[in-house]
Amino acid sequence: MSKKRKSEASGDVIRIGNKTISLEGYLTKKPKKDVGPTETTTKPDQALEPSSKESKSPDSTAQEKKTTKFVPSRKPSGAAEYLSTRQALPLWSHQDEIRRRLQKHDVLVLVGETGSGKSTQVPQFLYQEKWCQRQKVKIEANGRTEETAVGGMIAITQPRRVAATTLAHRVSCEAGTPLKGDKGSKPGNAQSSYSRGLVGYSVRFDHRVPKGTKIKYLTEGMLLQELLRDPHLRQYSAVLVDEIHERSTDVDLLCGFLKQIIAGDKAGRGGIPLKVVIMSATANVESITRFFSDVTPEAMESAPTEGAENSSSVQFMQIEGRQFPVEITHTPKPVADIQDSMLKKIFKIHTEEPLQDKHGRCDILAFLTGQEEIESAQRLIEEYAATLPANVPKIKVFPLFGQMSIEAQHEAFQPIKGGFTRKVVLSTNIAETSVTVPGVRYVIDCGKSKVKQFRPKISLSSLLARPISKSSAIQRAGRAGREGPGKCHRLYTESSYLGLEEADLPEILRSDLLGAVLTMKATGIDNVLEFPLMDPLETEAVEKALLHLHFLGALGDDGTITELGRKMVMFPVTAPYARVLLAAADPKFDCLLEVIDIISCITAGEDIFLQIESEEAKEEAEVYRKELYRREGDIITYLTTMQLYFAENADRVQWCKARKINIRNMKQAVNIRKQLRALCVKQGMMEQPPPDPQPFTPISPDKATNVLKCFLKGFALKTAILAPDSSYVTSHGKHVVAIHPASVLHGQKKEAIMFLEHVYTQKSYAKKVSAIQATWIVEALGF
DNA sequence: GAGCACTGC
Repeated sequence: MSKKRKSEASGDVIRIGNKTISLEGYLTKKPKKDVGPTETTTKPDQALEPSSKESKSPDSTAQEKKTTKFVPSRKPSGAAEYLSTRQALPLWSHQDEIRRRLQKHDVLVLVGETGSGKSTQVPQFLYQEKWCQRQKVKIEANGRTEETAVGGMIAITQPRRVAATTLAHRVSCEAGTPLKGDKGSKPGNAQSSYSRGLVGYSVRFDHRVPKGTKIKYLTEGMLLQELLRDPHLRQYSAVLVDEIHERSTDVDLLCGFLKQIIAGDKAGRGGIPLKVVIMSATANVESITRFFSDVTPEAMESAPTEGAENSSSVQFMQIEGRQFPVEITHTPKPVADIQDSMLKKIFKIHTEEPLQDKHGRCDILAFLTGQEEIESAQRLIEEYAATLPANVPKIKVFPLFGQMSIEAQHEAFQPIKGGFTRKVVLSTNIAETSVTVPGVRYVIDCGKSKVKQFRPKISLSSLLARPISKSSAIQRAGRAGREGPGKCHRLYTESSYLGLEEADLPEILRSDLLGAVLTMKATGIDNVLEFPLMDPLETEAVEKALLHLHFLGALGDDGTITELGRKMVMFPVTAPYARVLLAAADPKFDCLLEVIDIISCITAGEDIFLQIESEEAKEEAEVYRKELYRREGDIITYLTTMQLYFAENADRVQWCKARKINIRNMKQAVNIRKQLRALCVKQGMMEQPPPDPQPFTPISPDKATNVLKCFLKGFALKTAILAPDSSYVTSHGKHVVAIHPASVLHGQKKEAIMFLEHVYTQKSYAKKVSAIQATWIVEALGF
């Protein structure tokens, strides 16, 4: 049986098992917050009008291009042909003001509604500014004076890779130096350094930074990685944080680091300030403005009242978007059956509203909570559509959710074939931010979405449908007004709407802080709770992350990062997986190649095995899948899948299709595998691996045991023992878990299990499950 | 017997 590893907090000390960690110095002080006045030129609190020109979206001229591949013009003098389009953007007339404000001030908060052009235009307005020139400076470092260059580039961050790359392609054309060639075909290649250009981008597996790049689009995570190497961001004169309203964990961390640079003494930048432009599509930016206004006490003292003239005061501007009015209706009474109400609304629109008008198609976009609701609604709509008389337009239903294949998703974006048919897209939240469905003029909003929330107390995530925020409701409605005047039907009352939270809970307050805390520790932040964040962290969540990192060996008893922890941050995987990689390199286990295959596969996205709808398709795929499934569990099944995939020489796409394997995720896994292999070679953890394809040889039972024991080094707390009543009881916390139906071990009884994920949906589920022996848990816990 | 959405030296 496992040792008792109950954690308890007593005063400034926390104990796990036989270990004691002092919390002194990093859990005792309260985070600073809300200091001093905020000087803004306009009050940001006048919310968007509830009815018409609201909404957001990844904006600007590149908007429509984000879902389809943008093909840049090959004409070198292409800039002129874009000029009239650029001049028509609402932002164009504000360019002098934007420049003027940033000449005097370091921080600008810019609210630009959908279609204002902020993502594409702001960097182009700024890159020729005097303060944006690269400068030679003298910097004191380690007692010596060094000469370095500071500034010269503008970074502009995006939450998603597609947005960063498509925007870069678009802006490179507008700037007259188009990025050429296929993107992403050769990750990390050096072709870019031979070409010249003003615009580049950097996302994982795909970097294009031509010589002379002044404007660089990157994902938030990418800039965060650059920050770890260069804490002063010396390459950059400015950082433009786009889509901040989405409040990803990465953007919250990024803003903390940016604030430290702004508020610091700038010695690391040779005294040259870093300009920061925060761009949001929603107007409730008060807390963000306050966050950046609240600089160091010294700066506050030096400019107590006339803040508007001080470079540290935060400027605010709001730009109108290009959005058609959207008429919003609510239900008079709360609806008992959302699905029934939604179907009736769809049929009512379909029979009463035009199929087409002078602005174009009039399709319907309905927001539902998940795949199950979408598929059942699809069935019912199709049944109804079959009964429509010939003089009424037909209905074609398109589901849209993240786990669908790219091609299937793409169908929802295509104009419909056959003129007498209306498109009805049934979507999850994916259509709220990540993709744009063209042709939509009617939106139906169920008022809910599924949200993942981490409960630190029991290390359990829940994934349940919750009411959306006002901000989300406004975004959804705005989807109806992209191409012409639209209508949004909310399946809830106006008073329910008014009772909604203003904004969603930021991700950083909903998730496991393991990665965030390790990042902070790696940059030398001792007191995690003192790190500046727009929303302060929950002490309990921080404690849990610290304990977990300590358990993994990433933090020492004094709370500082260990040698092992420094190695762990270098891997682009979460801390437990990094721990597993390091264990696998240990000669005692010697299974690094196998573990890399598995981790690549798991971290490539949701499951690589697609859900299969029909019974016959399922039977067909199962014939092929049978050779992949292993009795050891999901981990060894993933390994076998990767090995057989790489042994496949003929047609890998066909190979995936036959097994209903998500090709997109598989390609991502291939990239991650390559990246992890290169990192491990670089770190001296292994020799250069043999080239692909290698013939398939099934893993030996001994090696499989070693692989599982390595995973236990990262996941010993995620184990459960079979109880006499045939339920599984977690060894840490004594909760009952059920093996998820997607696991190859579903319905089986094993002495003990290890699971990589623990999620509460219908009930408490263990996912990515492997069969282990109870004695291995003790073995893994004995350091 | 079940699957919100993203991202990374």
